[in-house]
This record gives sequence, C-alpha cells and structure tokens, in this order.
Amino acid sequence: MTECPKCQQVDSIMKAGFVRGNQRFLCKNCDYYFTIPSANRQVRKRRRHQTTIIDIAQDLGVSNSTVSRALHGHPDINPNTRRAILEKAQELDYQPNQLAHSLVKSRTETVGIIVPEFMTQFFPNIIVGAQKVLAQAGYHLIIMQSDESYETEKNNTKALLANRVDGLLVSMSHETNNYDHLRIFEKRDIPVVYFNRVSEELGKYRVVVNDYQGAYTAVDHLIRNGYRRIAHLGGPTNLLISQERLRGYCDALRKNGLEVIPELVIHGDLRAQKARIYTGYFLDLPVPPDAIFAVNDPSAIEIMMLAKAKGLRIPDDLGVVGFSDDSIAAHIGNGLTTVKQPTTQIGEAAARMILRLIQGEEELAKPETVVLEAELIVRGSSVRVPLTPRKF
Amino acid sequence: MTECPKCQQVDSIMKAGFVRGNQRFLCKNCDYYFTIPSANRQVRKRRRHQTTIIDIAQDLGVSNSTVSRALHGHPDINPNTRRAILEKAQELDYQPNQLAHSLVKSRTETVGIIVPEFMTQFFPNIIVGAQKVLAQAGYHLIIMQSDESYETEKNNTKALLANRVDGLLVSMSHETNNYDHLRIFEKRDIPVVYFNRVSEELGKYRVVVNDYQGAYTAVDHLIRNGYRRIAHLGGPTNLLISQERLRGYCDALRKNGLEVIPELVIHGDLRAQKARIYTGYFLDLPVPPDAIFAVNDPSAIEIMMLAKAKGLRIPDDLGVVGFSDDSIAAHIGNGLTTVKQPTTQIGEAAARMILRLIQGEEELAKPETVVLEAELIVRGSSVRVPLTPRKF
DNA sequence: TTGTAAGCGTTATCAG
DNA sequence: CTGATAACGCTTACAA
Repeated sequence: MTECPKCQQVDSIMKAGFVRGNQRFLCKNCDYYFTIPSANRQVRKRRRHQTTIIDIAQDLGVSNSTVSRALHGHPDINPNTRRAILEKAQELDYQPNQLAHSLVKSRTETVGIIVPEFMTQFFPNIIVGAQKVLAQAGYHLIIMQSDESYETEKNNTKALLANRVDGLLVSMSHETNNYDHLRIFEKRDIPVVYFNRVSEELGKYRVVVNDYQGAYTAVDHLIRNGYRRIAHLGGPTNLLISQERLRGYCDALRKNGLEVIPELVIHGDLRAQKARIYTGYFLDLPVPPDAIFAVNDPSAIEIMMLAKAKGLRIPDDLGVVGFSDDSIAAHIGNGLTTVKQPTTQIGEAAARMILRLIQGEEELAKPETVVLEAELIVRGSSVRVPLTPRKF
Repeated sequence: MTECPKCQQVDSIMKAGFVRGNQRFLCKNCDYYFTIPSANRQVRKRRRHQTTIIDIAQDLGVSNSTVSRALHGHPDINPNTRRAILEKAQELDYQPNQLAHSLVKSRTETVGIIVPEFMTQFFPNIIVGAQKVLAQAGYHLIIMQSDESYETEKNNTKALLANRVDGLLVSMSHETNNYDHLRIFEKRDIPVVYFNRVSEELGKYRVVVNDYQGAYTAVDHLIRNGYRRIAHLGGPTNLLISQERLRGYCDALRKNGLEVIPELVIHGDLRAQKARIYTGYFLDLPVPPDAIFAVNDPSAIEIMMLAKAKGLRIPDDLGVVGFSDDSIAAHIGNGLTTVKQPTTQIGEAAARMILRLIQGEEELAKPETVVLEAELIVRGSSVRVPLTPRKF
C-alpha cells in the first residue's frame, strides 16, 4: 500500500515511529525515512487544539517519552532536559490529558456517588464530607442524583460504568427493589460502598447510622415525657433505615410496657406530600395519637404544620419527633426534637472505605459495616414543660 | 527485529492488523500470519477486565469496526451480523468505554460546575436545575466545590481541564480576585458560563439574578413600613452581586429622600460568623439602625438571633430583610422577609446556555447575559402590623 | 540518558 | 457489507 517516494518500492517499507503523531516509515531499500502527508494534514491545526506531550517534544526535538518522564519526575533524566521541558510545558500552557492517562492506566482516580435527592441538607453534607476525604487522596468525585427514581438510578450507574469510575458510593432511591444494576459493579470488581439507604440483600461494605438506637431513644424520650399513644410515620419498607427505625420504635414501646398498635404505624415514602396525607389520617382517627415519631424531618414538619392548622398545640396536645436534624429543625416553632445524624462523617467514612477498597485490593474478603451513632436533640416539640434556657 | 517463526526472515515481515489487541504480522516470504506471544500474555487476563469491542469481535470472528458499527446502528450492516453482535454484547455485559470514546472524539459530553459552597440550599438547587437540562441533552455534570477558597477553585479548574470537560459553569468563590485560571478556558475555546457570583472583568456569558431590582424592592418595602435608619450588611465588594445589591439599597434610599449613611454600610464575607460580628457593631452604634437589609439569609438569621438575644423585638424594634429565600426563612421566628431567587431556573438557564455554546460553536461572537427576576417574599420580620393570614 | 513502539479502547477513512 | 489500520494522547518495557 505505502510506497517509497524515492524508489517506488512497496515491499521494503517498514514503520519507524511517529512524528507529531503521524506514522513515520522507513524504506529498507534506499534507507529513506518519510511520513505520508495525510489528507487532513492541513485540518490538523484544529481550532481547539489542547497542547500535548508531542507538541512539547516537537518543539524541543526530543521524544515524547522523554517529555513524559520529565513531567513525572522520573529520576533518570538529564536535569537540563528536564528544565527545558518543564519550561516549555509552562510556556505552551500544557495540561495533561486525564482521559488518555486513564485509558492507559485503566484507573480514572474518580469515584462516583449516587444520591436520591438534594432537597434537604442531608445528602449535600454527606457529599461535602466525602469530597473532602477524596480530594485529599487526589481523587475526584462525580455526583449523580437519582431523583428517587429507579430508572434514573440505573442510568446513573450506566454512565458511571462508562466513565470507568474506580469506585462507587451509593444511597438507593426509595423505588429501588431490583439490584442488578449494582451487581454489575461487583462482577467487574469495582468496589461499592453503600451508605445510609442500604438494602439487606446487597452489599458487603456499608456505612450506616445506628437508626435502631436513634429511634429507640426518640420514642423512649416521648414516653418519659408522658406521651402514651405514640404513632409512627415510617418510610418505605424496602429500605433498611425504615426497618431499623421501625424496630427501634416497637422495642421502645414494648420495653416500656406499651403495645404496638397497627393502626398507628404507617409507611410513607419520605416525602412531605405523603406525610401530610398520612398525618391527616392519624389526626382524624377516633382516638388520635398524642405523639408522632416521624421517619424524617420534612415529614415531622408537615405534621407540625397540619397539627397547628387543626388547632392542636405542640407539644401539649401533640408531641413530635423527627429524624435527621435538618437545618430547619432548630428554627421551626419552638424547635423540633429530632435525631441528629452525623452527615459529614457518613461521607467521610464512606470515602475512606472506598479508598481502602480501591487501593488495597487484597482484603476483598471480609464484609464491613461502619455504624455511626445518632444523637437525640431535644427541642420544644416534645417537652411538655418548656426547657430553660430554650434554644432559639 | 521481528523475525518469521517459519523462515526466520526479518525483512519480509509486515504488520497485519490486530488480534485481541495484539499486533499480528504477515511474513511476505512464506505467506504466514502470526502474532508475537508477548511476554505479558498471561498477565493479560487482568482481574479487572472490562469487556471491549475486541472481545466481541473475537468471539464472533468479525472485525472490531464491524462491531463498532453494529453498536451504533450504522445503516450499512447485515441485519444478522448486527443481531449477533448485539446479543453477544448483552451476553458479555459490554459497557462502552467512554474514555476511549472521548479521547478519539475529543468531546467528553461532560460539563463541569464549580460552586463555592453547599451550606445552604441555594447552590444545590441550581445544580438540580442544571443537571436536569444537561441530562436531557445526554450530558453529564461533574460537580466541584471551591469551599470559598481561591486555591481550591484553581485546583478545580485544573482538574476539569485535565478531564477535558466540554464546558464550564462557574460561580466564583468570594476570595477570587485573579482570573487567570478561568481565562485558560477562553484560550482553549472551552465555553464558560458564569452564574450568580460573576465578576465585571470577565466573562461574555452570564446568568444572573436582577440583584439591583431585588435589593431596591426590599429596601423600598422597609421604608414603606416606616423604617428610616436602614443599615446594609453587604457582601464582598469584588462580587457583582454585592455591588448590585448595594446599588439597589442606595438607590432605594435616595429615591425615597433618605441619605446613605456610610457607617450603616458594611461589607462582610457572606458567612454567618462575620454577620454576627458586624451586627454587634450595628446594634452598639450610638444611634443604631431600625432595620437591616442583609446580603443573604444566613446573615439575616444571625441578625435576628443576635437582636433577640439583645432583647430587641422583631419587627417592632428592628426590621430585617434577607436575600435568597433559604428554606429556613419561612420558619424562623415569624418568618424572614427575603428576596427570593429563582435558583432552579438559574441552573436551567446556565445549562441551556452552555449547551448552545458547546453545540453551535459559530456564534462565539456576541456576549450574552440572562437576567432573571427576583421576588420579594414578605414575612413577619419586616411588617410592623402583622400580616393576616400569616404564613406558618 | 534517550528513543522506539506497543498498547489502552474507540472511531473513522479507505479499500476491497 | 466488511476488514484493515491510523489516530486520539499517554505510559512504559525494551532497545540503543
């Protein structure tokens, strides 16, 4: 195919490296080096040319490997050469191409995180924690949001897979019941850390809050404040957090000699809209509850608002406890009593775990769950004798 | 170098494609095809091998180009071949490698966004808006957080550059005074859309809120409610938002025949801590203000808390207006009057703009600024006669 | 100390 | 309709 420009021979042509990214040939016959002036040679000077290692090599008349070595502080390189290369890199405003680098190393130094929503401070705080830890280790975080949709979550994992993240942090959407899209990561040996919204069926590595204990403490606190008919506005039953909080609720009742009354337990979807509807149901019961323990703060706030609208006084007629300590909790009414989750620490713990899994790939054996403790923050919504001094 | 395994000839060797990523050779002499069993052949079966186009091609005995075509629905392909390839892809759980794709296309279909912080709902909401629009167009969003630090912001841009984002959305940290790290993008013809925290000196494409009008309306509202000695707790002077809000404040005073009193204007850094200190200064003045217009809600909330601690009644002794309508604003005290910004729409507008710039690269000429209107949300902190019916 | 070239996984251009 | 191979930008084993 390729013929020598001098002797027109074809059989004697051998490849002989690259010049500016173009194939260079050698004619064994007449010992002549040449490149094919490829058709799009002129086009090569594209408007958006990022300067490459080859540009530097060209300008300095050295090979691209030398440039690569200089740029990476390889020891075996002439200090002068190195200096010249570094200067030239500066001059040409060289920025390494992470894509090419990742391709050849098959590591992207990027981890993905999928969160269900951004409506409260909860997940953003986790992200902040994770990002801090990852950034320190030189890793990037690419953030995806499933919007509480299983389909979107599936697409998120696809995109992350296509982008070859080195690891994944995921908190599942409340719709997620099928885990095939997550199992693919295991098949590919890409470590996954599940946090907060985890499933019982899946995942060897987890970071969770001690939801059971948090819920138990919250309900116990209500009982100590004289509430006896305590309802629970729960979350989707497929999520472990819902199950654990429910378990804490039930145990606290029983340990205090109270019964779990089925009609006082209802499962929502974590969203405020449903919370309002179910609260209406609770308050319209023949014998309504005297307190409600909500699975999260947005739900608790809906409860407070609806109760107020119905003329109920909080905490006298109705005690309310939430979960998460959203930033609103301190400010609404006389304050919402809530179980505070260590959000930033969740992110940090998850990030540290994924880094360990990515880096020391040995110990893929033993499953591991980090449990962080929750803390009850007592405010006005659950204390019949107002606290003094009260928090603003 | 390479010699024929049959005839030991060297000169007669030609390259002849690839087999499973290994160079295949042809000996012209004895017409024999062979590959060199490279030293690391065994190692090739890396633990973490993602299946590639070549695996599919191999299994089916077709070429990788055929596979690529089938996968992309190229018209010129035998339906049977296509079906077989698609099935095999399914079977091997093929996931395209976006890195390789991006490398060859020199487009990543990813845009980066840099935000200063995640502490309020403001930026997360913008991100939600941006992500929605970008996802619809098949683009990914990689989110970086500068943490209000110039250094971190610079590193963010570096990382985004290295990852070859197709475009950048940025809201500057309040420390940022030097814009070289952003100018690099212009030099590289990578479109940048500045939003919210923009600078006068830089940027042809912007999405901002009409801060001037918002501030004007807010201060005008205070004056109509009988406040006369209105202070302004502003933001960093290098940010356009601070300048515009200050301008609105000044104009509203003047248009209503009031003077701008220098000692009643002070510039903070948007953070609550400074807000507390400066509020202390205001309230301890010989003649303290009767109202404060704050540059953002966290500052306004600090003002409310400090005023309350000092025994001042809101709104009677002190009127307060904030800016942003954070989710707390509706719930704190009797509600914080604030200027609501269309956060999601900012994100959407910025995303739409960057998509236009990325896709239709023609019109790089004319600068463009989208201005979104802000809206005054009147609540209890600024109305001397309580509103009825009052918001919760 | 430096150069050569294979290889990472794609796409696209030619040639059959 | 299919195959071969250059090219994207970089790292690295091996050769010189």
